[in-house]
Amino acid sequence: MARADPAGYAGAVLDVTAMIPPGKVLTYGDIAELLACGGPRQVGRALSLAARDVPWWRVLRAGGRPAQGLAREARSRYDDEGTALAVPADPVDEDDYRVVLAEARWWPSPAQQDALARLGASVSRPAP
DNA sequence: AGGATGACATTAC
DNA sequence: GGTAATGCCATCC
Repeated sequence: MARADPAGYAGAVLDVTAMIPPGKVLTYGDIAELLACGGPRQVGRALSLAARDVPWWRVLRAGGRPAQGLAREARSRYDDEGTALAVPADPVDEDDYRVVLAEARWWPSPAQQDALARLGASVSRPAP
């Protein structure tokens, strides 16, 4: 293997997602960058396999929009946490909204980055 | 072994 | 400013 254990990588992604503070969000690419392993699609897949006990709504795409189908459920969380939302003047649907990444994007502290980096390295190289 | 899929990113219009 | 098309990486059939 030496590439990445599915459960290990998923665990790392879930750990990052769980450490994101309320009102803040991260993109799939950012998590992949923090783990320094895999790509944005792998992060999304890991979250899809994750249980609902993790704040998956704090992880969204580069366009500032969560996964389709979960937008309605995620909107309640944003409203509850006070996340910066951008809603058009005439929304066609409840899912027609956007998160202001410029205001809601969160970046971990250097110590957090280091922890995440070695965590990603740990899962990327489970050691023989 | 090879091709298709997926909770995406980036670039171009 | 947002939408459309193309590419990337890893896993599953």
